[in-house]
Amino acid sequence: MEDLNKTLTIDDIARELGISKTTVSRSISGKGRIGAETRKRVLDYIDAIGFKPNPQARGLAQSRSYNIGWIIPGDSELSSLSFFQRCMQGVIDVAAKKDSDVLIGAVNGNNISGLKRIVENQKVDGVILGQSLRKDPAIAYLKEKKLPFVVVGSTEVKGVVQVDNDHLAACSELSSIIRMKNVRFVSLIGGDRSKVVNETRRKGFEAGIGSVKHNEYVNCSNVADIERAVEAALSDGVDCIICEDDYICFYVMSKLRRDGVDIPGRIKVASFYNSRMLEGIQPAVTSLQYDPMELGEKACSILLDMIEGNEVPERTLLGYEVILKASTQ
Amino acid sequence: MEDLNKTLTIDDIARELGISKTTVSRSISGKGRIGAETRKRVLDYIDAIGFKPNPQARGLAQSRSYNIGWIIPGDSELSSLSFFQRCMQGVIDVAAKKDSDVLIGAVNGNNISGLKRIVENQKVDGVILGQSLRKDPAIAYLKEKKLPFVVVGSTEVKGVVQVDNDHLAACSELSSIIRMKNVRFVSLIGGDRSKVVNETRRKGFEAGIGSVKHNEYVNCSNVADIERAVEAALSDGVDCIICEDDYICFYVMSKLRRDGVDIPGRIKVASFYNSRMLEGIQPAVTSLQYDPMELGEKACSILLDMIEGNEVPERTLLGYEVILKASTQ
DNA sequence: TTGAAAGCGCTAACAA
DNA sequence: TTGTTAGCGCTTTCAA
Repeated sequence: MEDLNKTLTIDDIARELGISKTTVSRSISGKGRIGAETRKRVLDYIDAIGFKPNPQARGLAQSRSYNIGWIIPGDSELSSLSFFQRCMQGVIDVAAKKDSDVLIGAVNGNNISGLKRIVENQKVDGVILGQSLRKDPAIAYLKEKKLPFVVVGSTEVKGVVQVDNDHLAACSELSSIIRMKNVRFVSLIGGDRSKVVNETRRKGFEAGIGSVKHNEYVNCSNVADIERAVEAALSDGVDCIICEDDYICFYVMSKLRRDGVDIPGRIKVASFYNSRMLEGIQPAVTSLQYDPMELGEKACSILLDMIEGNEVPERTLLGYEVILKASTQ
Repeated sequence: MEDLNKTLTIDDIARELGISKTTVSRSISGKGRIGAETRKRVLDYIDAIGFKPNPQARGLAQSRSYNIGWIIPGDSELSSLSFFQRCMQGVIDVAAKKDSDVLIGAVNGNNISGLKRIVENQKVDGVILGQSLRKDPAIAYLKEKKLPFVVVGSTEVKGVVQVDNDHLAACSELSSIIRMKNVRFVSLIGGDRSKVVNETRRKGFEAGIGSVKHNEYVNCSNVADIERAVEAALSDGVDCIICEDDYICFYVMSKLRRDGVDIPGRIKVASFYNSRMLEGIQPAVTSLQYDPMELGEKACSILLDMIEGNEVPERTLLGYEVILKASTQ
């Protein structure tokens, strides 16, 4: 009679099947030469009894943790949360498929102790940065540590593996579509300049809007800033407002509606980013649409490739969709 | 000359210091008898060279992972995200303090494969459920697995360790404060009944509102539902609306404002939950305020206690604040 | 108070 | 194709 409380090991499996534990190990990992028949026998048995190899032991032997770190700002705004949530889901899904799990680390501005912790304690084989700042201490730290990592979003730092949507092309395309609509004067209302993506969007705007008269209200970091920008734009006499993201657009729309401004009659509105935050808003807003989950999946699969020692592209750009709605009709 | 690329081990430390690795191990863990002086010497040295013990090796020897699982719904609504975010921050902070890290698992309704993965692969020593449903398969699963776990929120299942705010007392208190304001007819607008907390809030409402005429519009799951409920309440002739959460309140407020309903003149409004979603809304909304981060901290510290084998209280209730603002003046 | 030695459960040369 | 054996880096009896 076996002790049923004892956790099983590959030794037990080996004994039970009358083979060596190496063979069991090889059957599970699929590495090394092994007879197809033997392997099937082992796998079937393992499956039947629900055996799962101990990850600590495997990790110790291979010096790998089979964990990756997912690093996000602990103080991120409401508006970024659903992006991170979807993106993380993509990361988790791909990681699981490749037998890894996701350890979470929170950074707060320049305080990257949450990242350092999991890296220095050797809890992860690599790291995904959910966000990148203009001068990102996390990137500097990871480069120095020589740990595999990929950043979601773009960075100006050379030699950093990154996955992003093609914001420049997207914003430029949307802006030029707006331009075609015979607008006279356009305001861009934008957020925090320390985020790389915001600058990219601004550049896309400039590229796409071309010779049309325009101005920019950036660095809006709260509702009051946004509403002030809207008022300024109104008194400038613009006939179109383009918002750098969904959060801004949300407040621009409610401000305009509250002031009884006709959209799109008096003012057209478009957003460089779309999320569930904008759903249900009337009139529906023209916007750029991305797939954050795909971003997470791609980032994770690239990271796992790096961990395996494979070559990966330094920059991967994913697509976008332009969604034309009533707000720019 | 040492090989500088080699990762250090306690053996190296021991050799360097002319002691045994057992002593080094004991110095680090603080377990077992050890001379204070020796210990200080070891600790100082370790600190100086920045040595961190290998967690896999320690885990293997102790059969612990020093990871805990943080489980959240992958499909959670926008409105819950900031709660989870803050709560998770509390979990991470406390875990780090006790030398553990946080592995993330996503569940989707009844699909708890994300939870099963990390549990069955022995990647965590315990689990925190960020949310509990009325009939929660995650709870059933964890009970059966006999893994330590705590749920944030309340559950009717017996013998489950839980940490929650005292919603019943809070909602009852706020409702009775409203009652004192001589309202004639109050509507409760509520959300998903499958969430335990919503039912608790409703009960608190009933307890506090007492003999004042009232009715309830529950199960609102989107903006349209909420707006319909507001219209119904208006045509019922209520002079007060109490919202079950911030998300609902947000849309109630915008609907009322859009319809030109005077708040609090014609209708008073209060919310059973407050978050950054409500900030900036005019007039400011009377609400209940909780501290999600404290919830996470408490949940984590209780879980770690359980993992250590200590006794813990089955139910822990944390406080709340009633914030009176202009919307009920 | 300290040390020697035997694991923890797996992987990976190297042999067979 | 399979098995033997020596680790991976730490903890924990047991002895000194």
